Amino acid sequence: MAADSPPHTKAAVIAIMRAADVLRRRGTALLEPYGITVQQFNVLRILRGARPEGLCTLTIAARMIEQTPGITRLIDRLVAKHLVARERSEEDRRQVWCRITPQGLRLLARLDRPVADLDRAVVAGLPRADQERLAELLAAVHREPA
Amino acid sequence: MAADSPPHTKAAVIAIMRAADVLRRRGTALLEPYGITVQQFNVLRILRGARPEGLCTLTIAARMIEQTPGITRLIDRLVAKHLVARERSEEDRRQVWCRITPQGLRLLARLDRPVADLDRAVVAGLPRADQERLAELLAAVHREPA
DNA sequence: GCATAATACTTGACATATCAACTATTGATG
DNA sequence: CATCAATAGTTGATATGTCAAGTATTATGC
Repeated sequence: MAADSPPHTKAAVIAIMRAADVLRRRGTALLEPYGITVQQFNVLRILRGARPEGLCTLTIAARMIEQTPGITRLIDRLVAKHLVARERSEEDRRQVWCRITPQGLRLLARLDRPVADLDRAVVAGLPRADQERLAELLAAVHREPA
Repeated sequence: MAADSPPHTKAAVIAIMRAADVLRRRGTALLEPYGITVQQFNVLRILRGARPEGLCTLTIAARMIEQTPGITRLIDRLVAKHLVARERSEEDRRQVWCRITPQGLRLLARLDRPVADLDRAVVAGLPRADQERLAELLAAVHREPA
């Protein structure tokens, strides 16, 4: 009836989506009391790692774990919360540089512990070697069309 | 500075999210010409597997790979496209039974091949044993808070 | 058997995501 | 140096997702 992929392939694909959904929902639940989303949190972490210069908008987009066409508005929301500051580059006036604010850094500092705890909890069932193996295997999932 | 999780844990978590994003975007791109989303496709597949009786709304929600609070409107859209039909149960008038239409079945039939190809392409870098191992490892990602 | 609780959705308000078109600026070419 | 293309982002329209509250119906406990 159906031109299915082999069971192990289908199982792998479904397992990836399920696991990601668990992560996304638990991450969302964790961050919700702090008033930010998972994507906003990821931007903040990227900008913390890019201090003190910061990064221009599209570079942030390129570094995101999930591709996000709506990067401008995502950052708009962080700016509205005073967690990120933006200013237009003088060298290339098309670019906009984004930096994390002290307030943004303080928020991240409060979040580091619970986020790390969540990461650990989510893969707690796996010993270290298996976690490494998992990352290796997932690296084979290719980004672009074959 | 940061109360980070161990590198292998963080790497595993990020790898899951990245891989899932690849799947989601490629799935979206594949289905877009057919006018349905990944979640709508998943509902159709669930309903194909539940013929001929169909399923009531919340049972569909429970079987979804990604949890979706907005199941009613998701199905609204499938009904609007005549891919799913709904009717209120006579036995328990709170329930609404959903069934896939012949048109929905024809759409799925056209999609089976390309979707299977995508599944295969996405994990093409992995031999069968590794795909199985991947699914096993991901099964350890737990749904509920520890 | 009547009130209360639980179930199964539904709906409205609002946040977020996505796509396409648009502006501003810079680089490349003749 | 004027023009055309490319880059970097922004904006508007629209689709979709999410949460809270509401409605209809059925089950439960006195």
